[in-house]
Amino acid sequence: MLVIDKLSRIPIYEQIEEGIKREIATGILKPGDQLPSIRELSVILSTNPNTVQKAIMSLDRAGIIVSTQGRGSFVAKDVRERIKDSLGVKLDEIKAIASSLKDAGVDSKEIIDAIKSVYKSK
Amino acid sequence: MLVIDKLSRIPIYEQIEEGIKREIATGILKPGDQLPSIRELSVILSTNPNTVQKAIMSLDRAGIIVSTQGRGSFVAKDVRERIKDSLGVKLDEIKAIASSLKDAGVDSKEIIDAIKSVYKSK
Amino acid sequence: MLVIDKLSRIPIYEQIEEGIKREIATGILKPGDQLPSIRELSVILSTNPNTVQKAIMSLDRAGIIVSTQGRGSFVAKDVRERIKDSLGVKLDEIKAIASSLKDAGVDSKEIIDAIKSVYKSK
Amino acid sequence: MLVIDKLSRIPIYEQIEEGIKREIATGILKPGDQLPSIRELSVILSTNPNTVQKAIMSLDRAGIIVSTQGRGSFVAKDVRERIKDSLGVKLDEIKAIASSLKDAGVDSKEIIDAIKSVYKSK
DNA sequence: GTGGTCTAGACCACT
DNA sequence: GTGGTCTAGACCACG
Repeated sequence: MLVIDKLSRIPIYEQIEEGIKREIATGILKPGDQLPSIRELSVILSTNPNTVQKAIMSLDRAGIIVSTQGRGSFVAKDVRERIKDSLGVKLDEIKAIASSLKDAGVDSKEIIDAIKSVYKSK
Repeated sequence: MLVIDKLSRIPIYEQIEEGIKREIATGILKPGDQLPSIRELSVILSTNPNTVQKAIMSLDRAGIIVSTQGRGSFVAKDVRERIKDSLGVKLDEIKAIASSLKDAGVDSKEIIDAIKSVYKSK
Repeated sequence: MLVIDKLSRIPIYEQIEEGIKREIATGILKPGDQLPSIRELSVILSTNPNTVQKAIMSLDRAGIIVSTQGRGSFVAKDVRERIKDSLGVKLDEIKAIASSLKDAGVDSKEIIDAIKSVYKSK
Repeated sequence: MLVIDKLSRIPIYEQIEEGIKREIATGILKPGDQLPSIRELSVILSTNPNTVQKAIMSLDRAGIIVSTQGRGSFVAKDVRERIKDSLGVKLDEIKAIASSLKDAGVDSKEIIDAIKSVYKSK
């Protein structure tokens, strides 16, 4: 399910992070599950191992996974909490964009409709 | 009103673009108004003239201002249309973030409340 | 009939030169006719006198008009020849553009049709 | 094949843009092909890397190539469409010149012959 | 190694 | 004085 868009302007390592978080959020990966090795992932995603490692390191630092030399990477036990933590940032991003749209004279209804459309779809 | 954060990860030239768009959106700058010269702006913002010019060039290509050698830069006449055009992109950004929040199990109400809070504040 | 487009990327002084050449070509100005003074022209076109003077100087150097201190500017007698001279340049420009269109795989018919459309209109 | 004339009044970065477009149009570069790096190009053309980057950036914005940090620049997939788009402008240029030649009393045949000569050569 | 951003300073064309 | 182009050289993010 983990798909990378190499043409996107979003860094590949961020796409990998997001992809793994998404798999955890949707329950495909559960706390305690082992992730594929960096080498395996790099083959699956056909990217540079360095890039995968950067994503793994970042998730480890965020406490979402636990990665240890020689043993591999596992989804953390208290991962739900951790993922919630990273949501505050995203809400702030939305607020910032909404703020500039507000200045530009866009009605709040338009934005809310856009969000509702996302939630309705499927 | 135009403030630049040199430490932000958003490129300075983009901040300048956003700032000018904002001044147009809020009516501080009106169609036909002349902008300060690139050199003046570079002094005001204490950045390099090249950086300012990059922003000016970009706004010119977007049709938001008209910049001509030896004459200066002016806010375009049909600027409202142009700025509206650039909003579609931002709505898409919000949708993308909302989509990942949805996957993470966040209720749409939380996002909508965040937006309402932005619009309420003053 | 002489109209200046201040928003065009073509230099104003070139637009003035072209405009005067056009008035001569279409017979509005005939050999020996006196042109309005630089000051008058600058008022009519609402441009800087320096800009008008640059155009006048250029036409004088090309032999299309004769401009003398204190007496004003007059359309040259052998002006037809001179204007013909300046056409070679334009044909070369068309050739250059046509050449790149050719490389891009555009059929010659398309270009020829475009030219015919110009000549048909009125 | 990519030659730059530093003495031309056409900006170097535009010459580079045109050169790359031409290589795509003539099939030397095909969709998906990787371009030489900015640094390589700057050496080949003996210009400053910034100048090359300006051209690359412009082609990227036009959707003709896709340029990404750390990955390099690639010819876009739907590049034929994009290049066709940029041809409309050139036809307009030809029309504008033809219009002034028409006013100057030049017969349409002369222009058409010039174009035919371009298409015949080679 | 790749592209992206920024600074500094120069020269040119145009008004 | 205005914007436009170019060079030189630096630093950063990404792979």
